[in-house]
Amino acid sequence: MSTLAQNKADLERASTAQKVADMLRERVLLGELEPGLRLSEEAIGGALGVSRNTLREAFRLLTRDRILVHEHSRGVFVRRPTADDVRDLYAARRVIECGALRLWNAVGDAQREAVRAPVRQAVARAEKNDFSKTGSANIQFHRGIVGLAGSARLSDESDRLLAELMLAFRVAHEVEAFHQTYLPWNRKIVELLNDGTVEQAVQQLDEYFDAAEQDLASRLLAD
Amino acid sequence: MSTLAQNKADLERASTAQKVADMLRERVLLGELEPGLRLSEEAIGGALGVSRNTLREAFRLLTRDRILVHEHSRGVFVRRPTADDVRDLYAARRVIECGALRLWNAVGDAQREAVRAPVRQAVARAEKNDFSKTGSANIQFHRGIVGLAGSARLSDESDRLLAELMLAFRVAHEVEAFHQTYLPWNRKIVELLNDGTVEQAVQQLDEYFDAAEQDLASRLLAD
DNA sequence: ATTGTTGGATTGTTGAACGATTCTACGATA
DNA sequence: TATCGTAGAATCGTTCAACAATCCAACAAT
Repeated sequence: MSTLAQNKADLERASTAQKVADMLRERVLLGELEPGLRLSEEAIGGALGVSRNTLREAFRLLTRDRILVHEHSRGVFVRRPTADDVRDLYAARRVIECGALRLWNAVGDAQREAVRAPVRQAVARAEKNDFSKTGSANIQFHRGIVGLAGSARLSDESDRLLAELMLAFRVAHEVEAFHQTYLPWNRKIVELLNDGTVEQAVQQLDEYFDAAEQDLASRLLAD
Repeated sequence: MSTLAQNKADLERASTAQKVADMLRERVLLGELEPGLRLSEEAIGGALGVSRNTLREAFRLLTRDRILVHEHSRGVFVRRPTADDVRDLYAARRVIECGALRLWNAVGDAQREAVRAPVRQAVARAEKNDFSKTGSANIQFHRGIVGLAGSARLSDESDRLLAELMLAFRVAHEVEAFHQTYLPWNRKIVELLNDGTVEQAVQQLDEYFDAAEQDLASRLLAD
């Protein structure tokens, strides 16, 4: 934990714009700033004590992360994913995660453990009727899968997709209940992986995506 | 082509920062701005006639696209990919493109044609000893493959990976000669696809990546 | 109900300013 | 000679104020 590479990150302190962007991202993903909400430069900048220029830099960062959308001369808004967005999102996730999962037998055990552990924890908690962190456990599971590919770039993009999906859940008013539904699926996938039947696990993951996409898309259309 | 949705894109003309970013991106990818070069805010801003604030917004955009790297209080530089970057890049491409290619039988013929056409054109030109556009044909081939997934987000990320790879070629002094080498491979892949042996095509693509990565990484290490 | 019109509010962009950080060159010291 | 430290220049980070361009909401006219 105390390598020089670690310390380097501390030294390279974030710029103000970066810090503002991080804070806003958190606010949005926590649901304090609803999808569709317009973020006034003056209001936010005043509240945070940063200049308009710096704030605009932060907005650009979040726009590129698809957290915000930028409309020319109208301002920036918290992204409000549509059913079409959800389709696109899941098409991307399907390719990335199914592709990464197929590498199961080619990677080291540490990487495999990053897939198993979140499910194990979620199961343990669920048996005690503690569903507090099932959401983040589900996300960790999928992050673990993408991590099998061993590409930081792919993991970063996956994080962006996941964040955007968070917003879609928010729009569908399905933040808490959602993740719990799919724990059995994750469990089954890990079982199949441990059995060495990777292709079956991939197929299971694919079905998971089908179900999740259907569920979410239908809720968005009803909106 | 003349739908209202199309016109909308024209109306929403890019901001100055966006236009500056587009111009700089082109300059970098054309090789007019070498990897490693530092881009002075004052020099570039003065030459382009935009203010520092606007220019900095453009820099942020390109930084997020991994065209530039930003070092705190030191400025922005044209990205100079390392051998490690190349490994990461190909790990990502392998997952994305192999995953997308496996969807061959699930997509419409227009999408399949976007994969075949670039290879057909490149072959036709090569027979006339015209190697002028083999580079972009190769890129179009891979863009076509990613397009099979039907996700704009995935295609965008793929474009970023490809652009970054362009920079790596540039560092390796291998811009022109590179693409030609792999035309036979692309041809073979299309043949296998047309034969209906998708899995074999995927395997062939995987080997293509192996060879390309090896080639490029070794040239970068020698640098 | 639809279509101008008109202020008022907000964004887009600029230019200047100044503290903070980095770089460069030049000596000082061993 | 090589290393170290330091002053000064150059550049970045951030803020502020200003103004033009654009959008919006309310109202008037048809």
